Amino acid sequence: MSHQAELKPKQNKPNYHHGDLRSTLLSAANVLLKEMGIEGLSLRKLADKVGVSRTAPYHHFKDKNQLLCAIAEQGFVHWQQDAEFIFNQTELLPKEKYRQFFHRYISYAADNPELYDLMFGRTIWKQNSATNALRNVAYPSFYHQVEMTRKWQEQGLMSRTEDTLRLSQVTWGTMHGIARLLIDGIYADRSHIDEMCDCAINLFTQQITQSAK
Amino acid sequence: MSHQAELKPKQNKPNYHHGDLRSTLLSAANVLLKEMGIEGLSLRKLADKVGVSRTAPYHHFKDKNQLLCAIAEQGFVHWQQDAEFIFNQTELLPKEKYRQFFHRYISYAADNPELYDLMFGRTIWKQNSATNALRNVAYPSFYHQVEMTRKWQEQGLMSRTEDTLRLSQVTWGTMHGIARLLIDGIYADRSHIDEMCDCAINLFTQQITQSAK
DNA sequence: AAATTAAACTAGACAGCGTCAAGATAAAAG
DNA sequence: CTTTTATCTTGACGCTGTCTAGTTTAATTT
Repeated sequence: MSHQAELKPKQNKPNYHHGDLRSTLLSAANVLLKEMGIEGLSLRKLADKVGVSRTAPYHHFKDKNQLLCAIAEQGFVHWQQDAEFIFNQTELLPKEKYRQFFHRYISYAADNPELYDLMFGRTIWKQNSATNALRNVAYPSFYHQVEMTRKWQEQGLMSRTEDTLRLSQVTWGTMHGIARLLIDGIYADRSHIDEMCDCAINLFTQQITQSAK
Repeated sequence: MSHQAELKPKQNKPNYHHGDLRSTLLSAANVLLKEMGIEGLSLRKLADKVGVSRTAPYHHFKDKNQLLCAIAEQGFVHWQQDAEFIFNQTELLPKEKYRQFFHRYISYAADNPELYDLMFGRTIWKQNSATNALRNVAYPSFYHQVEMTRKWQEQGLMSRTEDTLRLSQVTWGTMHGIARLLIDGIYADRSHIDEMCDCAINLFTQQITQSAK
């Protein structure tokens, strides 16, 4: 056995110990999720695609739920980056900023329907199965929406008479509802999404009497 | 064999031919759906609960999808009845009518989360697997919402400047979004649902200058 | 440097799922 | 009474998540 050591040198992909399996699984899972959806994404197909045994993923994710949470986690990070980019544009008027935010939210969902389903769907949240790591990125994302709503009220963009939390829940609910009707195949026609968004924005915003910075 | 015919008379539940299996399956499926959700509802458990073999249901529903469509169908009929009862109340002001409609919609979803998920979720609509019977009750329900929106605009309850179809999509989207956030476990606290609904209603309706009939 | 521990990976097995094929039973139609 | 048709059953297949036990390699300790 010992003299054959040179016959099994390091290949590009070392045979037994993968060395980078966790991240390899994660990126492959993202592809599989996009192609097959949450139900279609199976650990066995995933292992097969990566080239390891069926149970190998279990050494990096306790079960399917933990894998899904890890994927959702990445989704929140990416979305957070998108949102911050919009909010950090200094030259835009408040209303135009809100407009971009609203449209970007719907686009993110439409472009990544299965990922959005994972981030904001019942699979994770209904069973209360979110990992701490996921909660740590998701909850701040929820609160951020409330803070932004408060700011929009102060800027006179939105009604000051409505309770901030309720207003935030309703405006988010609207975006979420439109997104879901889209990705769940009920609003099959995508050619009027932009008009729908602008209609909602009109209803939620008011004329700014004296515009803030 | 022939002389033993009297030993196997009609029991309360005739042994081989059930006689009323389809409707028995449907009502048992409704219970199972409520208890276990769409994924948890399996044809095998259903057959077991009713007391027939695993494949017996396949003689009444081509596959699981057809069973789900039949359940959703009943859900639409019931919801339609609820909605019509509200609209037929003659003594109510338009705004109060709309208020009741909005609250009732959310209540229906909250009271029947799994059924709502079936009626308006991706399981059926995303895969375009709705039966004709289901479409025949679902589509009129969708269009009814548009017609009501047009009426509310004419009554001055809602903005006349917005396109009716877009306005209808946005207001329905909002109800749907709030409902989904609720039943999917993201809005865990149900004590403020009514306030959220009233907030949305405030945003969508305007003061009626001269109230219609 | 050798021995031990720990981490990573594999093979086998189990129960549950939807569903197809073939056969049994009973009611309805001729 | 015979034949057809609707209904129900048993058996099987491939898929799923996941548990247990064992193998291989790397890391750590001695």
